[in-house]
Amino acid sequence: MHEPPARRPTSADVARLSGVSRATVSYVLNDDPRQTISAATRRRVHEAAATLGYVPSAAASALRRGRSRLVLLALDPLFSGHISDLIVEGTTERLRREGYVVVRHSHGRPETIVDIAREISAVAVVSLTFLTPAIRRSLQAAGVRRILAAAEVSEGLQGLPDRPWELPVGQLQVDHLASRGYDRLVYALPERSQRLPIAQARLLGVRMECATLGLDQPEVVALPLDRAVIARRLRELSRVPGRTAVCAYEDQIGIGVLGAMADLGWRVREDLAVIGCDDLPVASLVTPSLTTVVGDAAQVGVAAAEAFLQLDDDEVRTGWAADALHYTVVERDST
Amino acid sequence: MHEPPARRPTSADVARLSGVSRATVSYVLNDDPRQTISAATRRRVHEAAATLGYVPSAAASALRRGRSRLVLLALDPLFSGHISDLIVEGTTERLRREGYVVVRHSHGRPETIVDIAREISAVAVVSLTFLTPAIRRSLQAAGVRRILAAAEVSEGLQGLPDRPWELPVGQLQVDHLASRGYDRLVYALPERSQRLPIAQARLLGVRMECATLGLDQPEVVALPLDRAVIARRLRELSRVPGRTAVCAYEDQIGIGVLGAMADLGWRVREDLAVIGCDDLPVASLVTPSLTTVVGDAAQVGVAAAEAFLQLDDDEVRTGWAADALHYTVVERDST
DNA sequence: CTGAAAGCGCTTACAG
DNA sequence: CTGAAAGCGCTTACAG
Repeated sequence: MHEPPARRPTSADVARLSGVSRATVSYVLNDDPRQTISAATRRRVHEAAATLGYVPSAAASALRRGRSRLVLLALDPLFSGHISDLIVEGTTERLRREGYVVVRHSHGRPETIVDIAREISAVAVVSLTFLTPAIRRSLQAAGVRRILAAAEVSEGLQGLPDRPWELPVGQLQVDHLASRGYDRLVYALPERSQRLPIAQARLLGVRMECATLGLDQPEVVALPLDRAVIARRLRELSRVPGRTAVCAYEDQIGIGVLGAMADLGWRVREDLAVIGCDDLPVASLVTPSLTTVVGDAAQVGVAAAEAFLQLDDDEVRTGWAADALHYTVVERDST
Repeated sequence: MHEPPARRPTSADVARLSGVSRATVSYVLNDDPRQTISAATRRRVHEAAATLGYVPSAAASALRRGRSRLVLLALDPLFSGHISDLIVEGTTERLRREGYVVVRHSHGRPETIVDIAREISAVAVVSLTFLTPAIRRSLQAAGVRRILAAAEVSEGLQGLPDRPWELPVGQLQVDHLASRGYDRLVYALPERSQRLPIAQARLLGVRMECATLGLDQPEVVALPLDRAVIARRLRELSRVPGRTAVCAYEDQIGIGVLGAMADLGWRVREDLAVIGCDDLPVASLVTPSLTTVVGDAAQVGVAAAEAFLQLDDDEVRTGWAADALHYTVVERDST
């Protein structure tokens, strides 16, 4: 049993104990391919390192190398926990195999990305959030060498950025409903949610597909996660009943609509059909079960990693997300 | 508009442009209270830094200071997304006010905590995962100065670590059900879940409370998130119907039980009552709505932060979590 | 109030 | 194959 040293051991300690120079220690421990070191020496170094419990200082090696191995994965706080976990896992696993270490961050204001990136000396940022040019510049000033962002928005831009990768959600919802004979649509946005921009992008997809198919544009309603309030709003709708369906921008609201319908005594499908998005685990468990649209989140994570690996130093890439997502409809009892 | 410099500016560049020494730049930028610097000088330094887009190198300052400002928050992957987000937010917000930067990590094997802590040069680790003595020692060898862990488990320990903070969940479930007249209990564990240890700690709470109240011990069943399978398992139960209730270890399984009951044509409460845990947003939206137990997750996050702030350098604290959690029952239609 | 200088721990040309 | 030495960018006694 070795007593923990008062001071953290350095490569000099390892060199001393193994009887070689610090350079050799570094060569051995980093497996430098340009050096040929005898097996005996390697073993001595490894043994000394193990004996001392030597752990290289990441700060020192980042300082000397001029870069770290850290990739900051900045997630839109709009991504829900379930989906976001799948994305993080996909990216982390893929990049780990290339020797990177991935750290997640998903706090409120995008400016905090800069603080974190700087503090951890991130060599790269993969963002599933929008970056403004100002934030991108700050990141580069903070030494981030590669940046991959879902999209970049000009500060001056009026209105909503389009999130083109969300459009297929709305399109698939409409296609599915139309094929089941529902041609009068209600679109359920969230009430007071940070995720409103996502919901509106999906709504845009719905609008586009209604136009394509020659359907009337949807009636739009904002719903909280409160079944009493949802019931009240449903009663005020002008389009119910009759071949009518609610497109919920995500499953929880869809489940809320189903709950409110139960309270109102409305029949599912006959009075109102419902489709959600995300395929939360509970979507299949509720009664009636919820038809929904699901994207391959883990695939998004991997796609982010792949796009990142293509990047050269000091390269910024934007708008990769559009091609990465593939959605499908999961048909259940609510449609 | 300034062209981005080919090279990242350093404090020497700022010193040159503002006509002072690098020491003065450091004093000004770090607001060193032991120095008195004229307002004019301060302004010149700040202006030069802004002009150059100077961002201090975190690697260099960590190397020189011997420590970073980074706290690694290691979360048990067992924490679900929703709960874990609340915890992270609580901790991050509290520690940010003290000048720390909090980064989350929640990958599978606890050993990866060491890799991340080392790579980001974390000054501290706050863990909601169990730490083994070996991992704790590795963290300290990697330069982590403060460690706060929910609990520490010896490698040699047989059986499950008790997670004492989970016990009240089971106790509250039983208390609530008993007070409603349900005295025959079924405990629903997850089938094939990483979260099984949590479920078993909650089950232990149920067992203890049953003993305290003089109830029969629960019948235990493992359920997947698949309503057909759940229905099959429910039919095989020996204790249904009659003043019987299912304690689900968490809400999703509870919702699955309700779904399976609908498929079986069983009446809620009369044939079987259900209580969950976590109070997921959908728990109130499903039909029938799900009674559940909820802990104050944000408070856990804050409690972790507070406990951390009490720590001295090179101090390790374990077992703080037990007192931090407060649970309550949210009563709905399923009981 | 300011500046010259040391040193944090590492990596890597370069000279043997 | 190995080692002496420079230097990454910062902070901080210390001497003015």
